[in-house]
Amino acid sequence: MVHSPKRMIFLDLVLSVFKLNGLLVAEGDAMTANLGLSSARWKVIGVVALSTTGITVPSVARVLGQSRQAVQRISDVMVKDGLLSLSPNPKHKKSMLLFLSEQGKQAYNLLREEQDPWAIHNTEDIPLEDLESSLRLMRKLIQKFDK
Amino acid sequence: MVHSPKRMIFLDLVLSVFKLNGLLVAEGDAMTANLGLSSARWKVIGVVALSTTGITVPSVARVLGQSRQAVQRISDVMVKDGLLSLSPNPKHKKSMLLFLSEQGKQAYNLLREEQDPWAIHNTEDIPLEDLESSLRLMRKLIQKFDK
DNA sequence: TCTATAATGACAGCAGGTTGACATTAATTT
DNA sequence: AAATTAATGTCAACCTGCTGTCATTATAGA
Repeated sequence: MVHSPKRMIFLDLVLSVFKLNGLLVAEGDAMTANLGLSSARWKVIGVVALSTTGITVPSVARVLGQSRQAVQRISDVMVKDGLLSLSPNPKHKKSMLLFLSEQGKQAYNLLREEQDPWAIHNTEDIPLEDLESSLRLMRKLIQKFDK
Repeated sequence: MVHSPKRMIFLDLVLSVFKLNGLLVAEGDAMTANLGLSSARWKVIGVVALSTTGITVPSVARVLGQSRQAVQRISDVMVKDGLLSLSPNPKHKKSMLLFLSEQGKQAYNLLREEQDPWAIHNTEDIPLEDLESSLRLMRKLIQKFDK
């Protein structure tokens, strides 16, 4: 069989992404445990927070790479729980825009207070260029597989 | 607020890992749809296939970064379905060793027939060094967050 | 060796992600 | 403008992951 180190390295990389994904979710859960947030919730909050003009459920799903139904369900509950608020969407009669409610903003701020030091601490021994080049590769792969 | 590009790049990287994880699971599902495998199953098959001397359920869980209960459940079903077989573990009375059954080996071979060209094709425009450096970074992060 | 700790299997409850289907609204095409 | 296609919300069924718990087996320490 033809040796293809690149193929094997790539498959190792895929396995690493699987594992790192799980560990990052666990890290986020640990950071937000005292805030009563679950991974599904802080992911949505994180995406909505980045949007200044509101964002629809399917858009959040696209950013996260999840099904719109999953995001719809969790965001419905989050609206009910007061973490998110809805505003009419001038572009679409049915598809409302999600915003962080006051309570959601508070949760996001508390999250940031833990996340920022966490991010800084865990990248102390990693050169910026390494992070950038890996990010470029991740995005290149995402582009390949998205759609 | 202090600008910290490194922190922001890192958070972008985290989001990319989340999204790429989902896309890679979808890719795997598409590759194995005709084999009747789910992502939970081909992940386990992939890990068991790498082990020549058998591997326990908790070990598979550690490789995948999942809970042992999740792997236990799916592998129990896979044994019942004839994809995996069990052998006594000389090192542990209760914890049996998982192997690929004949049917499991067939499934793995069919998977490889799709996965190998897939891996080669999707890395055509990516230098080996880029894959290696990203793999190193992923592993460094995994080490940070694993236990 | 004896004891304390860790690892494992089994079971249950819960959260959340996926797919499929259908109706409604938007966008595109003709 | 009409017709077709795409996007969205909603509902449901299913799968799978996580946590917690308890009993059993291994391992490590005194």
